[in-house]
Amino acid sequence: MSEGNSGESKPRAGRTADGRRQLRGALAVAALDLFAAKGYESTTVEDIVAAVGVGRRTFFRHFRSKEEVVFPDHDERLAGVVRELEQAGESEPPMAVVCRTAETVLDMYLADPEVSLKRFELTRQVPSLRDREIVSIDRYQRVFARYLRQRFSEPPDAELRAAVTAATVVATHNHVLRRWLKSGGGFDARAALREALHEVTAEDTRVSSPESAADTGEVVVGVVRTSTSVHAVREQVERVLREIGENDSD
Amino acid sequence: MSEGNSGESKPRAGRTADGRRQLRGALAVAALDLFAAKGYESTTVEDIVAAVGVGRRTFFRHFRSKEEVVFPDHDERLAGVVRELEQAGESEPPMAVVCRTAETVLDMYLADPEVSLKRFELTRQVPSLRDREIVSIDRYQRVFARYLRQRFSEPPDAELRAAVTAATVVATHNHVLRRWLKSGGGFDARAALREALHEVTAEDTRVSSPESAADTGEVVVGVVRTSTSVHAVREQVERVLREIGENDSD
DNA sequence: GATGCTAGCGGCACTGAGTGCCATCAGCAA
DNA sequence: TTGCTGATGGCACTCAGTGCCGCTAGCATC
Repeated sequence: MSEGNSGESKPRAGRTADGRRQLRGALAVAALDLFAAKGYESTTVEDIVAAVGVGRRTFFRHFRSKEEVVFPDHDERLAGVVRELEQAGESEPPMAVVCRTAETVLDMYLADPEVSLKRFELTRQVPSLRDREIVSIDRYQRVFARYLRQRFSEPPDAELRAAVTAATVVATHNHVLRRWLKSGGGFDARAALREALHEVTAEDTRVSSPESAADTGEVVVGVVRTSTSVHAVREQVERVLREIGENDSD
Repeated sequence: MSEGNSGESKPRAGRTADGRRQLRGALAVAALDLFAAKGYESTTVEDIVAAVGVGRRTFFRHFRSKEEVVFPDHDERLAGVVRELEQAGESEPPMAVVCRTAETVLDMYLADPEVSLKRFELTRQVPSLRDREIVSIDRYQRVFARYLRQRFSEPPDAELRAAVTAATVVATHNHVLRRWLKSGGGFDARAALREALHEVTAEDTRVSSPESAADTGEVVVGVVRTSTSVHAVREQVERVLREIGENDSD
């Protein structure tokens, strides 16, 4: 395995843009193979470029760091998420947009289970890669929060609600993804995410005042402490229903 | 400022355990000063140890990395959080424990505003430090989630609920902390966090069925779609109130 | 007060990631 | 053929982090 890598003989790397992508892919594959064989820490960039047959300097022209070779398309994916959020119309409820986008992110993992599982195994064993993953997840969360902040721009709590909602959606996504990865990709994660998001976001799509709830046609959630008496609860609920009735055509 | 650091002349570093802590502190202070003056990237470990007057090797005996000198007590703090969670009794509602612990974490920042603000400025400007901060925040979230998973161990969704709840609490904490830091430490963050947690966790402590809600004495949240008619809403609410009334002493 | 033990310290050498610089060469157009 | 451009290769360099060894301050023991 010292010279002449698997399969094609590569007399010289092509200088075309397509050759560049191929080389990038070859580097990523070789890196993952070596990481799996020798371990991440014990594999030097020198080893990787030797396996592909290119110079060390070239590696860092394709990847900003040794860690990035494990997540070669994270930037691209994040950009895709930003695009999807930007292209969403004003008519669609913000929550629906974010949930849909979260499903898109999940799909990215589901699209190539083999690679996803390999990466998962690596990130579980290598602390620095785990940290890297955490950071990139946080990027998604920030993007979600930023989007929701724009869309929520009504009450003074918009920022808090956006942050919490983004955290909720991302945590739910991660939970489902993690279960899927741990199971070795053996169940319908897409459906599971959809269900979980439905369950979880039902709490968060609440609006503070019943009036705006009736206006937006969203979901209204009445919150009461059970320590208060049933009479008091009934009185509160009656008042809310009266207020809703004033704005409702029915 | 090339030799003889501020204040005490240090003829030779003491070998005692107390001297060790003093040296650690001196290194941290010198590092933060240099980072503020020259920038993080432009400051080498060599510079830091030169300012204190110790060897380069000594720095890495006190801090695992150059980044860690910015967050010298994160491990300690996390351990404190774990301890606080472990010491919480079974009688206290899990949510209350987590919220209380989140307030403890906030207090750690509020305890030394000067240092917190200095760190904030650094983490805002230096990407690698920002990443580090994100990772350490995630550690808190994981600890919270683990605790809640144990306490929630009833329904099949315990894991999801624990993850989402932890994410919610942490996001709320971060939101308040961030506002406090951005304001330069100019308002009562403790009260703000308490209020925000109250507002935010009210949604998450919901229980699925009204019966169990009445039993636990927690909070019950009724969810209705405003697209349904007011009559239907009223009917639903009346039924819930009846069910609660059967278990309520009032 | 001399002796030995231990814990930190200093320094040296080394690995390896990441960068700047420059020469080189493939590909393409004129 | 000539010139331009973009990707590469290689070299040298900085700097974080580690292993190793010798040293010494502090402390206990005799």
